[in-house]
Amino acid sequence: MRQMAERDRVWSSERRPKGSVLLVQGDTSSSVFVLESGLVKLCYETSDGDEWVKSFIPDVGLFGSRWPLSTSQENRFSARCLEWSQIATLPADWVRSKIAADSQLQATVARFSEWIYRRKQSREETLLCETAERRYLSFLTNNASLAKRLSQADIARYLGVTPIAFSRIKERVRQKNLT
Amino acid sequence: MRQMAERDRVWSSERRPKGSVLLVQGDTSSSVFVLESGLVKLCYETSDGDEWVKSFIPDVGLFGSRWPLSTSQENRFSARCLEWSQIATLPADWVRSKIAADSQLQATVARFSEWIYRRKQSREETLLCETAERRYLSFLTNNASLAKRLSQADIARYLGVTPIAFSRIKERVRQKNLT
DNA sequence: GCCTCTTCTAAACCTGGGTTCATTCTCCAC
DNA sequence: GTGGAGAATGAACCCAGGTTTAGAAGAGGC
Repeated sequence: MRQMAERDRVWSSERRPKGSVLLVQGDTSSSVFVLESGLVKLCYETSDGDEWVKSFIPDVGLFGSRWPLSTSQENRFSARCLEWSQIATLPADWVRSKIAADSQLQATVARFSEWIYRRKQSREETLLCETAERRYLSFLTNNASLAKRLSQADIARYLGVTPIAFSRIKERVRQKNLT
Repeated sequence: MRQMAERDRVWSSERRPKGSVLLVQGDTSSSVFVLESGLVKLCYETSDGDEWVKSFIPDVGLFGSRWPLSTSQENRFSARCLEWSQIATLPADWVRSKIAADSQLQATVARFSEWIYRRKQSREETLLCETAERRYLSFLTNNASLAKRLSQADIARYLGVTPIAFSRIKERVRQKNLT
């Protein structure tokens, strides 16, 4: 029961509408978010008003603007709901202290860190080595169901091109598949 | 003294010439490398023979093809010396067991993981959001001394363009600075 | 010194993607 | 149903970067 009391005191799980903003790039607020259902995008906003999608988090996931151990800085990216989403918000300090006190949790965090590191590395590789068309094709094969839930503009900004260029790429691929 | 004996048994620190290969993408060998002096590049090799530079490690650093905890897979990238380098090679299994047995070491690894994760994130951001010219300029300001030790081709492949395009970018920047 | 190998730059041409403006499509609200 | 707003596509134009080939400039080796 004391467990439940603490859960209620520090957590707050809310249902948030499509479009609601969870993190704003440049802010110094510090929370860890647990996505329980829905769809969230993490994105960078450039000084000239463009937006580029860092990653999508579908269905369930864990994200925050900074890493648990990291010294306080400003958020490097923004986060916003792309669908109605159920999201729990945890204070970063509280999470940090929980992790510090629990060696088993530390091991879990280490595994999670490694998983996410490998994903980042693979993203780096595709952005550095592959053309937009190839990135599109592998995104489709690896994330077929996710792609259906996303707007063309969001997919485009994830691939690193404008929505118009993305439309052309799709047309090109369509032509190739006909022959 | 027992410490020293083990060090001699499992480590091997060697002086390696420019051009020598430390890691080959696709291999399954598993080592952790400690760069004590010199300069190393980590790079991806694509199926059509192109090479793209993942990162440079100047002077001192730590790298391996996979992460200590990771399950055995093949190397995702290659590594090669760009200058004469002094490099210690440690068996990944041995490193892994050392870390598992030492909670203080675990904390150090966690900090290192976070540091490297933040670097990856910042690289992702530049590759996704910035033009090659902007990437060149910020690389210059942040790595002025390193840039002098690198060939144009290696810088170009790090920025994500061909050496020829890089030469044009430099020319463009030169023109702008004159006015 | 000279010769060779490598690196870097130059020029010409082509393609992919950005930009702008206009048009179609689709989904809702009413 | 109709009207309207946002999303997606189409067309025209420009520029950055890839490709190829050639030439200039360094860096060793002798």
